[in-house]
Amino acid sequence: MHKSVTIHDIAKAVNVSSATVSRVLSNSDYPVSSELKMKIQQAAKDMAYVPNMLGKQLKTKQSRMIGVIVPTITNPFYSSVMLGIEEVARKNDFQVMLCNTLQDSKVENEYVKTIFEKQIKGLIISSISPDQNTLSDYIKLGLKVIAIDQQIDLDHVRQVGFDYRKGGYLATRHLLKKGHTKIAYVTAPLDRPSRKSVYEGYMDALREAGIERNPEWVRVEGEMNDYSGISEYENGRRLTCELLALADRPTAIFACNDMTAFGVINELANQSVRVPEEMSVIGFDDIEFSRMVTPALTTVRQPDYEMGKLACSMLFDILDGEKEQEMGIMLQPKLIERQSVAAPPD
Amino acid sequence: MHKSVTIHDIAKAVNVSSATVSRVLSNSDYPVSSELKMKIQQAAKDMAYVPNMLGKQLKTKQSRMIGVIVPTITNPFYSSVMLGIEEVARKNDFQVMLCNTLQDSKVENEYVKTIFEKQIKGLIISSISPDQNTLSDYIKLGLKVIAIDQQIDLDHVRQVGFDYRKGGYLATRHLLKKGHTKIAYVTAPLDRPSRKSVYEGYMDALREAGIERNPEWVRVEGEMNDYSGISEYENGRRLTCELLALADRPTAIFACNDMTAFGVINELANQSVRVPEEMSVIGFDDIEFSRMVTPALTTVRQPDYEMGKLACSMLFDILDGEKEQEMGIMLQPKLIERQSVAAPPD
DNA sequence: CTGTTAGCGCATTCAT
DNA sequence: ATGAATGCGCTAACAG
Repeated sequence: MHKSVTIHDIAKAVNVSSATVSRVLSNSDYPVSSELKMKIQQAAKDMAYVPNMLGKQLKTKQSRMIGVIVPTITNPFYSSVMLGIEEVARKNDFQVMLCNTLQDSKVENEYVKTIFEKQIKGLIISSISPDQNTLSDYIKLGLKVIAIDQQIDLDHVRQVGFDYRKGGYLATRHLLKKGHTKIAYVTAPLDRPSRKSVYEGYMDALREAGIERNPEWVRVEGEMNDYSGISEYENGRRLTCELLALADRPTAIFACNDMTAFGVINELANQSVRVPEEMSVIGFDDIEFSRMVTPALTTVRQPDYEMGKLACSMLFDILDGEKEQEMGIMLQPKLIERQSVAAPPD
Repeated sequence: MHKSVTIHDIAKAVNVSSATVSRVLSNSDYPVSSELKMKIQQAAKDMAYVPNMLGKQLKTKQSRMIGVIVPTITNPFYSSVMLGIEEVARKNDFQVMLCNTLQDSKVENEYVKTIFEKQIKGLIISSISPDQNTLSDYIKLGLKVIAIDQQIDLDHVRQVGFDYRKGGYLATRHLLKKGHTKIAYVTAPLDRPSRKSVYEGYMDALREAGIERNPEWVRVEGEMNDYSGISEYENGRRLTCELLALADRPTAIFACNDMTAFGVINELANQSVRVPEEMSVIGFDDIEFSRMVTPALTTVRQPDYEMGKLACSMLFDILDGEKEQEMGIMLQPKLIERQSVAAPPD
């Protein structure tokens, strides 16, 4: 075990009090003669002094750290959000503790607890837990939380959300404008508010166009035990298979997210259905890969990176005791037109 | 500000000493009468006691946290590694601080410093810094580090690496076996050891087959200011463009990583060159998306998730003072055959 | 300007 | 089995 050098060691070496050393080494604006200041800084360097932040933080009650809880960092949407969060955190000299819940609400609650015990006062979370009691308890004790992506109905929780419903509407609208009337919707289970909203947006657009929904064209996966990219993809394939088996096929497929859309496209290729000539496909999210696939995916952009930056900025605002301004921000969807959508075949 | 309740508050409430409270609430194996134990636990619950880990950690000198430094979490390779790391960390009741360097060695060094000051004693790092002095300094002071992906030539640094050279060999070998002799190599700048190794593997296979390298078929990007997925992709497109402009075209293209391969495939599609009928493409990494693109990408698997788990396990071994066993582990490449490679056209 | 003192919350040694 | 006392490393009154 290395015994680390403390401000007292330095104080002894330079023959001053540890208070003076602290003032110098913590860049306090407290006045210290420049002579002593130099001597102390030199000694610190010579003795390879490393400040112990635990001591400082215990004293000042600031952990200079925020927590981020997401389902899986492996999901490109969350990794972009994370990048945004970390960037503004770093600019504020804060670090980030990353927690993956893997869709397990027990893990989620464990992490909330650990975070608060570590004296972390700020949390950004995309929660999948149906029960928010744990979170609520810690909020009462002073935890500040920003909910991203998935809404949390709790007092004092600010939201950085996304207008999923409008996004669903926009995507469907786009297909409609291209001349499609037979539009399928392919989705993972509607077990999260966000997913329901996208579906509602789809319905909104259909209704507005006076088109009756064909229940056969709405394919909802029954259950998914994990939401890894690969199972979203498989899901898209399977449901597309069902769609293609129908007597009356749609001419366009709207997938609930990009990863599912990749599965759709792959199954279409398997069955030699050309995209977009014979079948149009539109996704949702605009993850980085959407423009890398062939044909490049037309999709609805969800500003992931910006969402992370915004969420983190909001968090610092409330940590700094900024007056409670807007309780939530709703980011707007944007249609990204690429190559996977065309007019329907005659 | 919330004033938090401490073991002293509880001690007062139950009329015992804070030492006893500490023994109970920290699950010490120190004997305490079950009567007192119950009373104390009840009081802790009633008073909504939250242990302050800073106090505990300052005392015990254990931060129960590890640091992870990667270029960008947005790169699917690193996010998978991260998931693996976090999983074994969590099983050991450790948390993870995530740091993105964005290819900036200043940021990297800053983070190493911050990590050690926070009394974090374990670090897993994929370093892009040419200068390892900072790291070396902290290692002398007791920091334990595992290098992943990118090698670090420093004493006491254990490596969890990947046999890039063999991977490059395997990929080229596969193309050769399919009958290709005109094999191009498309790569980002060879500024990292890992990239150089893949290239060497390519050369190994060519040499073994008695094929002379055609310099025109080795396309190296001059410089990239960022290594985001999108610029890797663009890079692949641009270099493919150059390749297709050649009088003597290759029949197969080996890309230095999957994201670059996506760019290759896209440019081929743009120019109506069919994959794999007219041109075979092979990637490197086997990120999750490789099987989602159309045609699914044949590639060399780099076991990212396992690498994360392994690195973290090794880290805990040395943190636990396990005797210094193997200094490094070299994970083996594996060829993943999918749809983007076929025999060359006649 | 500099030093003395106290205490952040906790675990732990040493008494009892 | 319990309590008193000490100190982890640091900052921040307060005093001089």
